[in-house]
Amino acid sequence: MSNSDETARRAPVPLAQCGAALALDIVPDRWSWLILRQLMYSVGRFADIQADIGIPKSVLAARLSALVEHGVAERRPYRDGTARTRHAYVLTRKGRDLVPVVLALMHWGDAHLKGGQSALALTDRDTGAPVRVALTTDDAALELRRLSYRPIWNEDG
Amino acid sequence: MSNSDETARRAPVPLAQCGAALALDIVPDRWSWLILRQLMYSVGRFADIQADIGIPKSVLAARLSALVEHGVAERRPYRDGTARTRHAYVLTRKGRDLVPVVLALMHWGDAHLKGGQSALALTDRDTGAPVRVALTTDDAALELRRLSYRPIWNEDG
DNA sequence: TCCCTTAGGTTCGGATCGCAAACCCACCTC
DNA sequence: GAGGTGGGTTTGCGATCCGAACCTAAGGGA
Repeated sequence: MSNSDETARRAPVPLAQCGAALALDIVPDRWSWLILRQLMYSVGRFADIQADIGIPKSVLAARLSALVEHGVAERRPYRDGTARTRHAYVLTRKGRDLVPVVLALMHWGDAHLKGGQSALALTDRDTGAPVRVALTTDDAALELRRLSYRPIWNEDG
Repeated sequence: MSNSDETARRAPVPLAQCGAALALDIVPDRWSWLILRQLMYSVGRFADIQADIGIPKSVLAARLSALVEHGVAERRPYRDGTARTRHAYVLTRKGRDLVPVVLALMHWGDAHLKGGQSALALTDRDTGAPVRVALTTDDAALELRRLSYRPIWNEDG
């Protein structure tokens, strides 16, 4: 990003009006992002999230209730066959709209920390074309519901 | 994101191979993201970053050296006219590639926490068309250097 | 009926981290 | 050589995070 390439003394937008700064009050730390990642993959049960990312229970409980509080996720009762009622956390619309941010972060990590080796292929559900999160014009943007993903198997797993 | 809309028990990609998880080791907290925001805007001097986002000096020093350590930013001596040599932190290529992530986060915050009121207009430097960070096919993605921004003035600033 | 199991948390010290304020020092100007 | 300024480091304390232990409500079985 460059308007003039010189050193600026102040950001053009004050922090209090910056969407990114406000967003960081809702997803402030590593654990929150990792929880979002799990919810993105529809891993919504408390114990499953915990097992997958190794978060302490007390922290998970606190983060999940904050995400619910902020309207990013909701706690939904659900039944799997004959078993008793269970609960799963699922993303709301607001939460689903955060998915591109997670994918952008993943793309960066794959490109710069894994030598370009992605572990997940993203495609357009309708056309099968590969997609990613990038700078684009409005008319070339795909709706989230057209996104499909498939894990890529590689040897060091 | 949905492949099947049922509840999954595990993420399709283990954490150790997830680019997002690796990225979160480099940008783990709120302050790191806010510092990146400043660097994105070319606000690179220690005291300026500190004044703009209100971060404690000790934390800023620690975060900046971590970002340099990870190759996201570099410390560059620079001269402004007759004054003594100063230092500014500037994004490396690796760091510039994180800009879309910050913009995606900003977009989400503007849309969901500010009622759609953006404080920054992003345009294609070549065509003037409005741009944003979104899901798209590779061929419709714009290179970062084509990005231009302009702050939007609004009444509650 | 009473007990056992499991999901989904809550509570509790101890270790770590963040914060503000004080201090430091090299460089530059007067 | 006295003072100012940029760019930090140190210090002490309060807030968070952590792992382990504990708790509770809902089924199921004897």
